[in-house]
Amino acid sequence: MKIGELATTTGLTTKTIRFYEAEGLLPAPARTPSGYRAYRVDDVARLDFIRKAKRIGMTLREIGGILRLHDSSEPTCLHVRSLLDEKLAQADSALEDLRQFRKEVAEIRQQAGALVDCRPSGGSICGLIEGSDIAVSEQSLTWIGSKRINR
Amino acid sequence: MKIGELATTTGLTTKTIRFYEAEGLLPAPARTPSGYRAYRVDDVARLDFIRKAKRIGMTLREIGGILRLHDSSEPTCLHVRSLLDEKLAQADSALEDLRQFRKEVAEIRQQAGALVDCRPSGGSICGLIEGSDIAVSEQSLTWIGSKRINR
DNA sequence: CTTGACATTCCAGTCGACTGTAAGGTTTAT
DNA sequence: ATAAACCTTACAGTCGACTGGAATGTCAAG
Repeated sequence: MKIGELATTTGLTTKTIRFYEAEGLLPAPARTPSGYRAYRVDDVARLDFIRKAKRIGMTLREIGGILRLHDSSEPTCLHVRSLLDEKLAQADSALEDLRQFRKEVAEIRQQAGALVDCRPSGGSICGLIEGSDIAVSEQSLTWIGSKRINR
Repeated sequence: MKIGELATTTGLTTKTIRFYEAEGLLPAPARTPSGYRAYRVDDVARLDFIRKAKRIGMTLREIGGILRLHDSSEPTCLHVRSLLDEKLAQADSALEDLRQFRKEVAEIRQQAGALVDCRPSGGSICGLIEGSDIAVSEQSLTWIGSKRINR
């Protein structure tokens, strides 16, 4: 099986497959005499695994960790379970952050009311924003478009 | 006021301030004879505004939009309000995604039960993951550590 | 024999908001 | 006089998961 066929059967692109190989997620396959990658059937399963794992929030680094365990014939289950627990904890804390964020933005939005010009309300640029005092975790801003808050 | 002083009063770094200038968020200040940036008092307010706006989830691009309106003496309130509404909508959809994600991961975690080796349960690498069939939006994965799902 | 669909490598670019580093010039204090 | 603390520019690097493109090679069909 050449890379294009593997790509269509797994729903990935050839680019992505080569990238996974370079990242050590997929073992370097045998080559045809002309240098084309020649994949075996297991490779489909491996890529499907990677896809599924990504869908439940695993990073490529984490997936690599699981695969390395698997490749050395060690049971992965314990490790996978602790990763799942981590994901759950992350989801919980992000939900908390996000709820808080939503609440605080809603408050500011409410204050906005029907104001046409917010400069009168005290700020030099926008009183609404300048008067706000919310401290939201970096988490909840990451996905909402902004990347970092830092200082 | 030189850049270092502005940095300490606003809680930013000199790097960040120069970066904001380069991005067009902060007007290029006057210079001392030796070439140092010489800031005025308004610049503190402007940077405070930027900080506050970032805290409510505005991107630098959006903040730039507000500032450009302000700089041409147009009222920003309508614009700010629609941005706030956008943030609320984004927060709502992300909350929805995240709840769904949490639910589905929790389900898989439950199936994991006390399994020591998940290969027996059918998969070639990890039956738990390979047996999973969850399709979660890209949103909820972005912050949880992973960056993209795509295909 | 040529066209077109595949394959190869390698390197750069994407997004967002910075941060790090190098290599210098200036100001203030001792 | 010299050191410390500040300032300058310019450019590269960060994170994560790819994607785009150039330049070139290979294979099957008509």
